[in-house]
This record gives sequence, structure tokens and C-alpha cells, in this order.
Amino acid sequence: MVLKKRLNYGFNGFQVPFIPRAPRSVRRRGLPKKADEDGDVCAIELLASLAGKLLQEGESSACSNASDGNHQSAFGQGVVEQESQGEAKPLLTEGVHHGSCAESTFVTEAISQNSSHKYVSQAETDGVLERTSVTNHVDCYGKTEPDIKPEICKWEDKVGHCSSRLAEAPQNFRESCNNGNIINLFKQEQEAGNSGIEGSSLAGKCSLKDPVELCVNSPAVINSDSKVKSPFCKGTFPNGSFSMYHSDSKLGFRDDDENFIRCNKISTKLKASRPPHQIAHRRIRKLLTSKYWKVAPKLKDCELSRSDVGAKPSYHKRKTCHSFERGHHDTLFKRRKFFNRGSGLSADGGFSSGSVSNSLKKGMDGENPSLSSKQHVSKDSHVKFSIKSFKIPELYIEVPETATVGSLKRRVMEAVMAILGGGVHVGVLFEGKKVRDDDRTLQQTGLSCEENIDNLGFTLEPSSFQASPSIYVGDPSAHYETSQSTRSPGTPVLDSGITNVIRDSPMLTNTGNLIESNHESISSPADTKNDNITPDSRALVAAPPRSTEPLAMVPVNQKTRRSELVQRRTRRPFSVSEVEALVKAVEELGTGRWRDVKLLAFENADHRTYVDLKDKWKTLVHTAKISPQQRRGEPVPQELLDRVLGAHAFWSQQQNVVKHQAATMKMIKEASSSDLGDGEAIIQPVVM
DNA sequence: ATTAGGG
DNA sequence: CCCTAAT
Repeated sequence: MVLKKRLNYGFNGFQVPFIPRAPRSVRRRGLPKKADEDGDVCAIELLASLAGKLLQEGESSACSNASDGNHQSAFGQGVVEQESQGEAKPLLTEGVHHGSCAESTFVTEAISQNSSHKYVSQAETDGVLERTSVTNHVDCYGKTEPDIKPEICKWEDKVGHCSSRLAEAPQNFRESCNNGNIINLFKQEQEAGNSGIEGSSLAGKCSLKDPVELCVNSPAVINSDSKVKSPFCKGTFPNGSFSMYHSDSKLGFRDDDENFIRCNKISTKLKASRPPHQIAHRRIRKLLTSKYWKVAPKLKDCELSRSDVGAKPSYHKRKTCHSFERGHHDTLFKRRKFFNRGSGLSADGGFSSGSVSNSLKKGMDGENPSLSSKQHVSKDSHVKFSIKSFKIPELYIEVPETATVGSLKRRVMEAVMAILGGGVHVGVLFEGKKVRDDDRTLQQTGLSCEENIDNLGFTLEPSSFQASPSIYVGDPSAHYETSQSTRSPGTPVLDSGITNVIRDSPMLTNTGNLIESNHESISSPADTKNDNITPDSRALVAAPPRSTEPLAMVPVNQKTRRSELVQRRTRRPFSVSEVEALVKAVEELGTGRWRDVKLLAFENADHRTYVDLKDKWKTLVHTAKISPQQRRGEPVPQELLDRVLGAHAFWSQQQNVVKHQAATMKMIKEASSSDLGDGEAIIQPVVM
């Protein structure tokens, strides 16, 4: 039936010795290879080396401050909202964690204006994340880790005295942040000594925030400031967003990777049409996972764990991560699973601060994300704060409908830990506004008056960017056009990371002088923005050797977290339509010609590589063989599975035939040459 | 760059 | 999906 009909092509090959593929020459599509890799590598190696040293130096101090806080974490109250799953799939924001943190999620649901253009934004790891990593390159996850750590350790080292004064964060919090990162997030003076605020300012001067931001460096797109209605996420992803193309069944759906619309792509050459950024992206990605990283110094356990939190769970396989042993790494390892499809969930979590016990109050208003806090001024002009809980920045996770509540809890926990681990910094909200100037005193800010207590809030923010909320809300497009902070895996900004860097650099410089501040691990963006970097603060941390500048310039530091993003691509289950297209293509082309299959049916689906198709076929065959009860995921019509089986059987046979022929020919040839000697008449194998 | 398979 | 080996 259908199979036969489709297979006509295949049978043709049957008659004539089946030629699985066109000559290489025909398929060859050379890509001019750039010769700049060496430079990159060198830089990376240098950096890695430096990182190693710094790590060793700073480790002890970085890990030492953890202390006895008798803090308890309370996740129990996570609020989970399930989003409707209509035709429009909820877009997930991966942002918050991993790279995400880095990219927070600014998912514009720009559903295109043009009917023919579907603008779907979804967290796309592969795209944004990887690309991002490219940009920044080099850091992150596993191998890249070194880039980050050094900064942290160094920071720790230099400002150790400051750290010691910092308050203890809740145990869990600390742990998740893993040494150094957030340990000194905020301070709570036990008693008389300095007021918490002073501690804060101190931190600011010591650039305590930096470490966090440096590591976390996640553009806080998702502002913890709940007041800001996040425009991102929840974009709709019409199931039919991709369309089948005529008879040849090409799927033309937009790849999340692309930040531009590519419907009806005209060019036909896969490679040729491949956007430069993609190439760069690939190159970098390769670089990231390449042997070059093996030269990187091993990271210490604590370091690794930390980075891993923010980064993607590493594979045991990764050589550089072998030492990874942190207790919670298991949890971290699961992080990649957060993004499985399912419903979008948002959860709030809270940590009890274990701070001075005082009457606890709710945050200013229900909508305020911040934490509930109570503050009072003591006789000696000290202001005490009691932080009841922190609101965790928006989280998005997905779980199958069939997931258990227990697994959901775990996911939420993991997500929370990931966020914290990824790096967080504290934001202060006063009367609904963020207080950005870290150097202002409480008095100046108006926080010394008890009357204002209720208008004070703290937030945990996954990013280092403190662009005003209005930016995110008010002018999303402009925002994402110019700010990398908004970029998220789900953001339709998919141009090359390199491009991004270039474009973003100015902004970074303007907003937070990030390049430098990060590099020096000194001031927070907020500080820099207000030009509050003091000479002193600079002095605290000696600038790293400028030799690293080439790499550090933009990449390494500020987008550090992105590299963490070098993670597994987000899972994108094949839709029935895609399966159909695949089946059809395979019926015609057979197995073993995945590149052609790709070209035939998925040329416009950039997120589907020929390997993906091959893998999918593999699973389809498997699926078709098992009982329907054992199948999972979106059910594939039996009819398609039958075709899969049919095509599989047919092409398998073909393959055998071809093999047999080849073997026969070889035997004949050998026989002829040995029996008849060379030079004799050649027996023409009569095949079929 | 592709393919084929194992993980 | 990832990773690798082999083409």
C-alpha cells in the first residue's frame, strides 16, 4: 500500500545495484575553515592555566566560610501553577538556571506578524545557549569552569576579611551556591557590631557582589521583582507552527535556534545556507568539548560542584569533571531534566533565613516578590533585619502529566538549587523600587525608619544585570535587541553569539561596565552604573594579568555562565507530522542516507540534524516493535509505525543484499585473481 | 562531513 | 540526545 507506493523509488535501486549515496564530491560542501582556532585555543589554555592556579590559591578561603548556620530551608511551600496546555504549548524558560540564569528567560511570544512567519520562541538550549557559550566562550561547564572559578577564588582570597564578616546564608542556600559564590551574599550582624546594612555596603565596596554576579552573571531578565509582569514565557507555540511542504514533505518549521524567520527558505544548500553564526557556533561548541580542554587544570571538588550547579550537570565521562564529588551533585545531574516537556510550572520557594527572630511580616504587598522582612532600629542606631524568606526568581519547569508529586517536588528543588547554584545576588527593594546604589546608607535610602520597614524587600536575582524592570516590561523588543540580559534560551534572538557579543558589548559597557568590573571582580553592575567604583574597591582585587584579556574581553567574564549552557540540547520530541515526514523520506531514500533524508524532509528544520533523524528512526523502529502499552510520549499513529516497520524491513533487506553482493563480488574477484592469476580475463560478476 | 552504533 | 569510531 502506501509503503509499496512509496517504495517504488527504493525498488528502483533494487534493480540496479543500490547506490546508497551520491558521490562524496557531489555532497561536499566545504566550509572555509577559519584559522583562528589556534589563537583561541591558546588563549583558552592560558586562561585555564591561570584558572588552575587561582583555584588552588583561593579554594581554601572560598570553602571555609561556610558555617554553622542553623538555618533551615523550607521548600515546602512552593506554589506550583500549572499552565493550560492547549494547542499552544507553554514555552518554557530555561532561563533561570543554567545558562539560563545567564539568559533568563525572556521569551517574547512574538508570534509573528506575518502569517507565513511563525515566530516561536522557546528556550532553546542548543541555539542560544550554545551559541552563547560561543560568545563567551569558554567557560562554563565542566571544562570551561576554570574561567569562572578563578575569579571567585581570587575574589575570596582578596576580600577574605570581608567575607568573614558576612552573614551566614541558610545552609542550603550556601551549599547550593557552593562555596564562594553566594556565601557572602548578605550579612546579618549578629549583634551590635555593624548593622546589616553596613555589612551590605561593605560587601559592595569589597565587591562582594561581584563574585556572585561574576559567577552567576545571568542577565536578570527574569526579575525576581514580581511586580514586573514578565512578558516572557508562555509564548505560544502553535502545534502547527511548522508546516509541511507540498508533496516532498519538507518540514518548514522554524527552529528555535533561529532568531530570524526562515520560512520558505529558498536556498537549498544546507551548508551554503547555514548562517555564519551557526558555523561559528558549531566551531565553538566543538572547541568547548574538544581536547583542548583537557589541558585545563583539574578543578577542585568544591569548585566543580559549584559550577556545576549553575552549569549543566556534567557527565561523568567528562574527564575534567572526574573529581566532581559534591554531595548534591546528584541533584545537579538531574537538572537537565528540568526541561522536559509537559506543563509549565512556576514555583515559589522560600528559604528561612534563620536570622534574628523577630516578628515576621509579609512583604509589602502580595505581589511583591521580595521577602518578608522586619526591621527595627535599635537604640544604637543599628538596624536589624529579619528576613523571613526569599522569593526565588521565577522558575519554569516541565514535568509530564504522569509525573508524580514526588518527582515534581524534586524538580522544583532541583530548579531552585540550580538557580542558587547558578549564582544569585540580592536585590533590595524599597517602596517597590530597586535600590541600586549600594553605597547609599540606610539612612539616605530611608531604610532606617521603622515606618519604612514594610516597604522594604529583598530579592534573589539570578542575574547580574539590574536593568530597570521597566525595560523588560515596557520595551521588550528594544530590550532584547540591545540587551543580552534578556536573551534567553527561549528568546528569539538567535543570531550568532559572536554577533551578540559585538552588539552587546556597548551595552554592557554602558550599563555596568561589566567587562571591566567583571574582570576585576570588583563592582557590581549597580555600582558601576552609578560610578561607585571606588579606588579602594579596585585595590582589593588586583587585576588579573592582562594576558587573558583577549579572552576575557567579553566572553569569559560576563557571560560566563553561558558556557554552562553548553549543555544538552533541549529535548524536542518529534511531532507526528515530523514522524510522518521522516517515514516518508526514509521510505524513499532508505536508511543510511540520513543526510539526504534531512535534505529531503527536514531541510528547514535546523534543529533536526541528520543524526537526530537517524536516532529518531532508530527509536521509531523500536517503538513500532513494542506493544502500544510500552510506548511513551505522544502516540504515533499505528499506521505510521507500520510504515516504519515496512520500510525498515525493506531497507534492511536491501542492505543485506548489497552487502551480499559486495561480498560475492569480492570473493569472485579474489577467486579470479588467485585462481587465474592476474592479468587474466576478469570475470564480471553477474549480479542480480 | 557522514554514518553507524552504543550509551 | 550525546559521543565516538570509522569512513
